Amino acid sequence: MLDIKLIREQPDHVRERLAARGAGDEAKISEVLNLDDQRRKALVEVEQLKAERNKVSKEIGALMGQKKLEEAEAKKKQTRDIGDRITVLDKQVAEVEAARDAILLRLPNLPHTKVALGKSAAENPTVRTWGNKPAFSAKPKSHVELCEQLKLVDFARGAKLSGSGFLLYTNWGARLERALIQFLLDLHTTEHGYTEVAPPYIIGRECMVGVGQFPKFEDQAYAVQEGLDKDTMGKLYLLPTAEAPVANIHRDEILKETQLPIRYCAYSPCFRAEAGAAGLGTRGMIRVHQFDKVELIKLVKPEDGYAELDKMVGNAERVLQLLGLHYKVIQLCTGDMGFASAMTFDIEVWAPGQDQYLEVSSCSNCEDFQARRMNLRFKTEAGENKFPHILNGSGTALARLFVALIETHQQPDGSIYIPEPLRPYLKADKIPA
RNA sequence: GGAGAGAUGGCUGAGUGGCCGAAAGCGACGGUUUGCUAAACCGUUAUACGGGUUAAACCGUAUCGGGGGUUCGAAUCCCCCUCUCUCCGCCA
Repeated sequence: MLDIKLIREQPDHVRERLAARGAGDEAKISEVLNLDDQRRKALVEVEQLKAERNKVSKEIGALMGQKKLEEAEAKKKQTRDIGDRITVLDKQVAEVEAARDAILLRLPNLPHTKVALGKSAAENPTVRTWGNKPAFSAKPKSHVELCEQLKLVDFARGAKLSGSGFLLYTNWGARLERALIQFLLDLHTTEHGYTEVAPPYIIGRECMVGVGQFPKFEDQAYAVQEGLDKDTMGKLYLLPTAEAPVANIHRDEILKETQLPIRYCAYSPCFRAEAGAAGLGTRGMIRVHQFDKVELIKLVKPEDGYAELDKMVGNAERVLQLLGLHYKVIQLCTGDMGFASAMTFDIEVWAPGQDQYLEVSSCSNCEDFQARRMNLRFKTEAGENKFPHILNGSGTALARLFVALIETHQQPDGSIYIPEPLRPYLKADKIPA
């Protein structure tokens, strides 16, 4: 959520930054200002009335104590009217405030001024690349072909169980998935300084609002109903990413400055309705309704936000380096960034069988946008309460990593080469043909 | 799912209609004393919103799990919800 004070004090700056996203949100600022102005005017009035009522009520108390009952009764009558007007004005304030906040909750974060201007993914600048596209003597196979030949994933039966977009990993496929999860968690906890947490997979609505998924993207989530009780709908959701629960761990808290930075990593499956992505577009594992992911979350002091973002990107890159996978890091331009983010770097790994790069990580600094929504603050040494920067990044998404790994390391004999760092986890140096 | 108990400031815990934004203790912070440490003593110690100010000072409003009600006035009375604990049932 944007700071209402910032909107009040620098409306043109806010409009300009929103306009950079190219979604037309800057048009809503006038209405926010108008509602905010109405709210404050009504608030001043109602607070004056309340002050008056409090004053008279105290006098009544004093009179009652002195047994001057008649005078007390007279004053009671006087304040009854004030009470009625307060009720009306209170309601008015609440309504205007709700209207204002409904807009504020749907306004995206302001892009950092250093983010490249652009309209779409086509304008995302590449920051760097690592490694090279591997050479193959024959045309490399797609992961779909490899999975079927090596029986790593049973696509047909996955769909039988849960519909299209759901995967049934089998045998070496299941073991590889599990090995990757373990490898990633160990890497981030033992080498990158993250504290592992294991969050619930079904999460409350507030978590979704806190990270900015809701209210704007409610159509993308799987909602959960408890048994046959339809009243429970709208309360719990399958998590779309571990970011949602983990970033909310300290919601409504005031942390001590010395607690920062907090760095969490978490494995979770991720559930995405992908509404509007008809047929998911791609065959195989690239766009599915459920996938595994190891997520990185940081809560840091504002002045450390961007240094920590760079480190986080580096932590995700390390995964691909250890697995010997070629990738590039791109910065998302203003028009391509996510709702809550002020700056985002994506890591795209090369998938030879697809002849394309796949997004396996997206690292963002949301600055204080999410902290504000979830009322998460820290107290500085000077005793001031401030909102921390909240960062999230994939470290990394699994299904696509799986794809890149088997497509990159497929061997002429039909087996899959397993990179050294992963072998202790899979307890094998290759997946046999 | 059934029965009961509870939720108060950083923590413990008092408070059953006005003198309560809230006793007391602990902790923390500042100071005095002190060879050092400890102890003792004094003081300070929530948050948000709004007004005000160059900025402060200052003023007001709200907040005792959340929401609603009664009342001139609610931490306190009534209703609903959430969560925690204990016992029973069921269960991986």
